[in-house]
Parts: sequence; structure tokens; C-alpha cells
Amino acid sequence: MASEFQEQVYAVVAEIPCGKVVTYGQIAAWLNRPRAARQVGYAMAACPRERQLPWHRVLNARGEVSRRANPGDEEYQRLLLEAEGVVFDANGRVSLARYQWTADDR
DNA sequence: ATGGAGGCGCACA
DNA sequence: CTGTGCGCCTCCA
Repeated sequence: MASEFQEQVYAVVAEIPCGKVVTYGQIAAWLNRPRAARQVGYAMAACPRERQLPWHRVLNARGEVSRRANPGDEEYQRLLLEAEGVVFDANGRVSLARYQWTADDR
């Protein structure tokens, strides 16, 4: 059973709509832990697949796919996002200004 | 209880 | 805009 903090992270991630992305810091801020972005990343690392969480829509503050334990997942994450219409630039980054999910979209 | 580590963020150079 | 350093918060040994 995941900790309550992680449960909250999952709850937020689960609400991210298709074609949108959010940053770790953003999630942390919504959970009232503006400096716990790192912990959000940890929570994602332990993301239980049975919850079908759209973890691939979570990027770092730069709009790029963070390094993951399993390198293969990085490519998988990118494919999933592209399938949702998210475009990556030559540097493997997306335009947060255009795809970032904001509170207004909730 | 203490120390180390982790899918990060922000300030600076 | 990129690279480096330090800080925040929680989990695990």
C-alpha cells in the first residue's frame, strides 16, 4: 500500500487529460508541498500500473522526459505522448507553454 | 533515530 | 540557453 502522499500524487496524475502534461513541481504545488517535487518523482517511480496512471504525462520543469530507472520507458513515454498529439522538438522536449495542464483545465 | 538516495527545482555563473 | 551547486521532502536500510 502506497503512502498517503503518494496516493495524492496518483490522484492528481490520474486527472491529467490527454494531450496535456504537467511537471513534478506542479504536482507538488497542488499537493501543498511546493518543494517536494523530488518526492513526486519518487512516487512516480513506484507508480502501480494496475492504476493505469498516465505517468507518461509527467515531465520535469524543462519539458523533457526525465531519466528513468528503465531506459526503455523513456522512449515508451515519448511514444505515448506523441500518440496523444504532443510534439517533441529536436532536443526531445515539448513546449510546456502549449501542452502544460493548468489548474484552469481541471 | 540517523544517514543515504531519488524520474526535481531554483538560483547563479 | 546550458551546466553546476545546493536545498526541499519522503522513503528505505
